[in-house]
Amino acid sequence: MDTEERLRDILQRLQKDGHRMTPQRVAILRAFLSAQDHPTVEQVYRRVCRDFPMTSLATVYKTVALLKEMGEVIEISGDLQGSRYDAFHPEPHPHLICTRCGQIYDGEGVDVQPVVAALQAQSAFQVSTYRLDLYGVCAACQAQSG
Amino acid sequence: MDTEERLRDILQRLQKDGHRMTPQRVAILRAFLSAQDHPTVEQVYRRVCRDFPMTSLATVYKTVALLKEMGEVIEISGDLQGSRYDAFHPEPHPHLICTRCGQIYDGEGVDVQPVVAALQAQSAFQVSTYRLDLYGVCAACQAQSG
DNA sequence: CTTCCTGCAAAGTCTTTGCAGCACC
DNA sequence: GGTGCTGCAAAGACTTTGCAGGAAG
Repeated sequence: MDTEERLRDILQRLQKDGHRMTPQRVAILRAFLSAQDHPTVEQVYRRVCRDFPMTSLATVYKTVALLKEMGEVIEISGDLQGSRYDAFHPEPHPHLICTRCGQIYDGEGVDVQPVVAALQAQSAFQVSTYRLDLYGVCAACQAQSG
Repeated sequence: MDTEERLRDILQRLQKDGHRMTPQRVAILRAFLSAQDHPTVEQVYRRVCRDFPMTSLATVYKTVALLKEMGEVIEISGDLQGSRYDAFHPEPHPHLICTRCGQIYDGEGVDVQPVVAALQAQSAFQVSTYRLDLYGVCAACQAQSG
């Protein structure tokens, strides 16, 4: 499903729940859905402002809350300079966080489910989601300075 | 190594680095080292105050920073009501976070290293640490309300 | 028209910082 | 005694909230 298709789907679901479709909301949704770089709220806000200057940070926050509720965005890493969000792959998956440049990459090709399942079995927890973040230095930063 | 032994070891290392050993610091260290429940800074502060009322929150924060630097404490879950800390098992390990009662349990008996290693290999990252948090409902809360 | 949404500003939380005086070494 | 530490209070970063006016349905 591409970004525009998802956008239409989400807007439809919002309407069904009695929510409205304002230009700000659409712009914010589009910015989130198309962002592949795990942006902060601040970053989304700035992107939206480029195309649609009449938007406030508060509205972006309110929209994130909505998207989180709908499961269309996940929050990752509550660390430096604010939480970051992933609406591009809203299913839980590993992230690789570069402590040098702050960039966040998606961890791909490794199945985490077995570990999650094992922990769940061991603990009698009813696990609903997980977060796996690896911290380190990305290839680019390694090349730059050893 | 038990708590008191670790305490002595840490104090020794602090002194070697030109740091001092004040009653507050010792009390805070002891509270952190003996806490098995992943407390917040606020909780540690309250515990220290019981035995040693002349302590400020700022000092607890400063001491956490010191302990983090020394690798004697790890920060887990920057979620609701402040970061929580684990000085009892300061090596990275999975945590099971109950979204109902807020309790944090240690995930035991499952080796996460292979997954971390696989992700590291795949990504050309130089991974230094990781964080694996599972969110769900603990056994106690399940029993309580389905 | 009604209800939800927006934007502003204020408040709230958690954490950090500046600084004067005190206490460890 | 010198330097680091403490406690206070203020500042800071991020996020949430209250509210009046405006807009979607």
